[in-house]
Amino acid sequence: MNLKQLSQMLELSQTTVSRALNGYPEVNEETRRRVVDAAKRHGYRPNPSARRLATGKTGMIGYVLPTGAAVDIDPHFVEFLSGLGDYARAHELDLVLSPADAEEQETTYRRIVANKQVDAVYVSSPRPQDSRVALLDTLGLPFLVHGRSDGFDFDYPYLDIDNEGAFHEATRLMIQLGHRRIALINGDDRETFAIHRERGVRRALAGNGLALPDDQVSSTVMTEESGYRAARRVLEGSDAPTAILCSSLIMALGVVRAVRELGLTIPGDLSLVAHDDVFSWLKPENFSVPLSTTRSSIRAAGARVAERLIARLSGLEDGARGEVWPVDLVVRGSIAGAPARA
Amino acid sequence: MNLKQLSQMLELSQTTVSRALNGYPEVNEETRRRVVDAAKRHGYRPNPSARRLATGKTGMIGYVLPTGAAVDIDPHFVEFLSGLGDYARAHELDLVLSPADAEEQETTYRRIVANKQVDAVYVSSPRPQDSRVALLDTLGLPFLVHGRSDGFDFDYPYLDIDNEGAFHEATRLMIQLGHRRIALINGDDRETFAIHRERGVRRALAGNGLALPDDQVSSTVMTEESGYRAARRVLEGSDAPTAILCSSLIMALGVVRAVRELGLTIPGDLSLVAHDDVFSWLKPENFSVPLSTTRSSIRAAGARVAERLIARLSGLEDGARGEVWPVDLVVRGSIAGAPARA
DNA sequence: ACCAGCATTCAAAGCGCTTTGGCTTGGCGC
DNA sequence: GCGCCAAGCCAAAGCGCTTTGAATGCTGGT
Repeated sequence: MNLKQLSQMLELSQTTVSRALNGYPEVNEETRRRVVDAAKRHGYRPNPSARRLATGKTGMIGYVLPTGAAVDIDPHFVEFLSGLGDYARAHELDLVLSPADAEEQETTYRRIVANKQVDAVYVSSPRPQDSRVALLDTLGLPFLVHGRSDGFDFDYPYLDIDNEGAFHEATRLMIQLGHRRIALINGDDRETFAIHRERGVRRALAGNGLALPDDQVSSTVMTEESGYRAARRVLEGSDAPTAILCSSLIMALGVVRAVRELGLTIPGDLSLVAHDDVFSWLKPENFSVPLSTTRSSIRAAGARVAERLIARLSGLEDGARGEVWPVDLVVRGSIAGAPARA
Repeated sequence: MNLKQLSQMLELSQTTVSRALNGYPEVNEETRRRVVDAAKRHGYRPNPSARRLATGKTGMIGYVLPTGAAVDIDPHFVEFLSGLGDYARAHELDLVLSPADAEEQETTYRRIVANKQVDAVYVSSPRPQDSRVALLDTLGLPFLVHGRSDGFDFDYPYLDIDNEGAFHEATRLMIQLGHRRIALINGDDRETFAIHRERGVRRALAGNGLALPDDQVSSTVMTEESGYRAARRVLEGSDAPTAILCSSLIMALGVVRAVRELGLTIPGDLSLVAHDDVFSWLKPENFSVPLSTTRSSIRAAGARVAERLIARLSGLEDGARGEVWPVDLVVRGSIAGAPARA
């Protein structure tokens, strides 16, 4: 059933039927009712391809997926997606994943825009002065950043968590517990979140006359293995830390393994705090010693991103509002007062 | 630049230009060259929306994403996606994720078909007689199943790994090492892969006059926590197993935790084998005791699914070919001969 | 009685591509 | 010299929707 048939059936023009269905005001309410009613009865659904050609609107949001043999999609992505999908579902909003060479995403963004493939996109894992943000800004495609990209002289809409605040707070707690030598096992420091976390740590330390020596911070891809390596390195160093802050639960697994191998104990010899994005398949309370965490549901963020994106598309949100979520600090068994200096 | 402009520029009809570009035979080779050349020079790209309306082809493949507050997307999904995306990228093929209520996916599939939103879909985590497979078959939308759905009287195309063979082999090895009491910590046994794995274990045991008591198998969602719980349960039982087969690395983490808590050792008291889908962020060789695994890259499967889907769309593959990959059995330190009976 | 103005409705023109059905050629066989 | 056929091109008709510009019928003001 298409518009033509429906309009003939109602003995109305396609114009009127189309307008009635799309809520235009210049249609008699009585007529509108008839139309809406008939449409429902006959299960009429406007053909999206046709609508798309006519309007340029697709009813889809996009995401450029960085790929490549050496590129691993972050497992956080899937959790984010759960939230996004969960919200988008209610709006029959689909998500288009456009795979792109991780090193050359610009072409893909341009293609998406030129082809009008989506109404908006979201961007994740941004870096300072992220080229994607700049590009999207000039291309004029509506977008929302999950995270933040510092260093622009224009505003853009984003949703981020207070990474700096979270790590500042966690560090402050460590200091109050008497820790003086604190190490940071962070994510890739080309990304903003890692930079913010490090900044939070440094600020808290500086506020207490302490510093974060370069050899006490590691910034790498967030795998179990790199967590392990970083932990071994600092713990076997001459001035081993008594507390470690860690950017992910997965890395924390590696840290725990290193600690165990070295015959140390948590929290006796080492206090450990990690950031928890909230996975159902790995929970901090289930670590051999329950892990203290800075916690923020990345899934909730996904849902919120979908919500805001939809709001933008329907004109309910405009401007370039940045939204920053506070982060919980959840204390569990993995932290304790600093051990007496050996 | 659109077709009309391009054809005027070339002083040819739109028909001819269109045909030249799409490789139709009734065009003079000389003319075709001119056209192709001009198109490239002016960067002409056919408008996908228009083409889509005219042909019904979208150049996209779809995936119905089950969502819901209680639904967790499997972290395996992201790894699969890496492979899929990596392959699809070269073909400028996008992936459309249509979120659906996990309990009510049929509506979404129907919508996708009615709206001609994608050219094909893939289905994952199939169950026996999976309703999605039956539905797609009747709807006539090209599809490919990642995994298998047993119990149909018709054939359909799929790509699966030899789950039964893998677990059969692993079990056989355990038996040869003298193990007699073997437990299985499996995934949700409503899904085919879990059923096949259990079958593999039972077959190997039966082949040696052994059995798999019901209380030695657990079939749950694959989280660290459920791995832990299942392991505690069997290990604290009256007839504790000396070997455990586990369906995922993440569950294996929980198993290892349970073993440690109980003061047991691997492989001294317990041999452990787990299935490894190959993640970059958690590797079996990095377990405190390197984990023996049945290994199959889910990422490679993603790439292959993309490859086959593309082949089907371009008519290079037809029929309902099922493809089953063998699984590696990788022996590491976590297995040993069965301990002398206590 | 006449006209501006509003509320409704409509025919037709896109949107940019593919595809059907025909219309020229020029070369060939006879 | 004529008919036929294949090669090569084209005009125009979709695909199914939105939107422009215009027409119609009424109402109220003068």
